Amino acid sequence: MPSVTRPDRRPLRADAARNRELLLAAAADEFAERGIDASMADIARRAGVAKGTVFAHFATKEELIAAIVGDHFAALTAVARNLLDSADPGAALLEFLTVAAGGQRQHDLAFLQTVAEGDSEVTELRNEFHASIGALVDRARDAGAVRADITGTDVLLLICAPVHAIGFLANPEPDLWRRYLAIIFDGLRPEGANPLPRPAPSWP
Amino acid sequence: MPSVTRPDRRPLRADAARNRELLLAAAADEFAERGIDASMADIARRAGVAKGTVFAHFATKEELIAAIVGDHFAALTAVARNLLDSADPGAALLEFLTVAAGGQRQHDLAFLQTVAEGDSEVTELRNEFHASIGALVDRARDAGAVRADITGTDVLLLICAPVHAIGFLANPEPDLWRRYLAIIFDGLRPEGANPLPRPAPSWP
DNA sequence: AGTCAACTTGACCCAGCGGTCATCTTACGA
DNA sequence: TCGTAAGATGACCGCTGGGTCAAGTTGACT
Repeated sequence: MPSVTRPDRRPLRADAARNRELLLAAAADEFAERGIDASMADIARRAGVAKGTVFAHFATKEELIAAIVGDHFAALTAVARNLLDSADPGAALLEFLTVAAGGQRQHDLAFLQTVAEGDSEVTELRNEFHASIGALVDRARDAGAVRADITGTDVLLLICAPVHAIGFLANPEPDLWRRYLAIIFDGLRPEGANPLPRPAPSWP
Repeated sequence: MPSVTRPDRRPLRADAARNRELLLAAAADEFAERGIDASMADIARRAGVAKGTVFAHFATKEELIAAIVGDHFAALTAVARNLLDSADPGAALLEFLTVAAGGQRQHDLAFLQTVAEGDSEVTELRNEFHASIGALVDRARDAGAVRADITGTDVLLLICAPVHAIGFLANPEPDLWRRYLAIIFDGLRPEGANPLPRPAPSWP
């Protein structure tokens, strides 16, 4: 559970800082279990604080989601940057996707990202995330580990696919997503790749 | 827009039958645009009927969703069965996936399926759908068009992935999903396939 | 210890949702 | 053309969920 910083803000009082962490953790759990339907009241209960405290920290539900998504992006950006030093660029990309998918839970977190779209800080973190994936993909492509017509944006869009796929099953084995990650990753391999029917999208 | 039948029920009066069609079409549009948040009132307005009429046809929101999902499964089952005669089993599977993905809209319809899980008629249709995909995949595998370790269930779980992937983009080109379908389909090709880390799931 | 701003609390508000039903309208067989 | 059962209507209900706020509590600094 990464400690969350609030850039350029006066430091919080000790109890407030603790509650903020509890809230973010409880919210992440609740969203993972119940999807977007998780209520602010349930999150408060899970964190062991009153409902009003949630809104003292996050003015709206959107703001709370933005904080979670921002943390998520920041953490994955750090992972991607660390893997840039790896000796095997193909394995590094696969490792990154494994960490990214493994960090999601029962519900995939894609929907949270779309809710947080308006937040400028999240946009900033998302752009850094995008760039760090791009670097990872470029290295893998240069090494011939993935097909030439794949971009970082493609990989970004496919991150949630493995977890999303197993969402249809009522009680999936917890790491069944690895199977679908492997299939999708095999879709990126260069051997005998078929040309793609549409050009890569630009972002945003 | 496939005409919807209601098996073993007394035929509807002309106006009621028409309204039922209007409602199903309006609901499909509304769910496609707004996801699960589409409200019964909005669906009624879009169909040009009063709110009470919606509940006269579908006792609950779940029942309405089940009707939509059931239609969807039935239509795709018919497509899959037609393609079983195709001369090229690999192309037939790709064609099926293209039709299945193309039939979805802005929001992927995966979430509707999970809501409709309790309905026994939908379960029946889903099982037929599953079986028809299985037959398509078996033929493709026998022909060497897809890797040996892929099952019909795998393909079923991956149907929504291409549309889901482009959901991150604010204004995706309408058929960008074809790019991600091509990548995922390439993940199924036999040439140089890497062994999959987890066994195929059973269903359900 | 005393002070006070920072923080927490939970009762409260209200909009919007799914769902109901008494009443009105209409398709259709005779 | 008419009688009537099937269907349409929209005001209404209870509830849930996001969000507010005046009053109470507490961490931190002197």
